[in-house]
Amino acid sequence: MKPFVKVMKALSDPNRVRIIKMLQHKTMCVCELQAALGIAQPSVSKHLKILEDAGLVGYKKDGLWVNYHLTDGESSPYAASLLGNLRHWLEHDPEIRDLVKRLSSISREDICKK
Amino acid sequence: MKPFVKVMKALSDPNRVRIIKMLQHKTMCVCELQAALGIAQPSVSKHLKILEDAGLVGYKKDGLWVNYHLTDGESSPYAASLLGNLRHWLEHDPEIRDLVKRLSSISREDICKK
DNA sequence: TCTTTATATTCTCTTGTGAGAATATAGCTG
DNA sequence: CAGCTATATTCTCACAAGAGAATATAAAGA
Repeated sequence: MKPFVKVMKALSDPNRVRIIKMLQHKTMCVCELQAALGIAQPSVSKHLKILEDAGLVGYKKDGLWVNYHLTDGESSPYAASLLGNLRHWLEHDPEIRDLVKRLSSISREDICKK
Repeated sequence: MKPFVKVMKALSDPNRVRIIKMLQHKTMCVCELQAALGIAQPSVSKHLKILEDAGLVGYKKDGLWVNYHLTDGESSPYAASLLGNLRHWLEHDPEIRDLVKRLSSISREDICKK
């Protein structure tokens, strides 16, 4: 019960769903996600922690950057199933379309190292 | 985005998940659900409203009773998919097993008409 | 029409959750 | 090690959400 509810809760927030949809296209660091979402950096980090606890995303450190990626869902059948469904779900949502379209113009080089 | 988040939110609460798992076995009225869950009647009604808004359950009036049932999910592809998955998900959860086992001993005749 | 009963709604309280500012930490570079 | 930078953590605040008591509503029967 607990793990299932955890996955549902993780996917109950629009910003976290946006993160999932963006990570379907490329691995992203926190500052890139922050730029794409237009919210404060601590908020991004907290959302990522919730997604990680639910078994939906993982990360790899690369120097100062922390690159987040979708998991294969092996830690949770619920996560696996939902990640699979979300591959096609919301693909035609106009807001998600715009968000993804803007992704290509977001590069960490432009955002960070101020 | 909104409809998807609504379904996720609806399934983010243990009592609502319990309701779904019980309705898989039989149509139930509010007082039966209340007895099974051991929570106050207004709480049950509110949970049912949230599940209904998400397209997960429907109801039919029968005199004083209101019988709730799972929908076929036609109002939402997200609801349809989750309801399908929940047919087998949590089947082996000990708490759900106990809950379902107790179901047969709950009949509205014993509970209501006090 | 007056009661009774099952359910819905309202109200209040307590807890949970998302937000950002401030701060701490980790890892690079000089 | 000193300073810088990307990220994590802490703190506080505003608002959402779950709980039950009290009340309203709807449908049946006397």
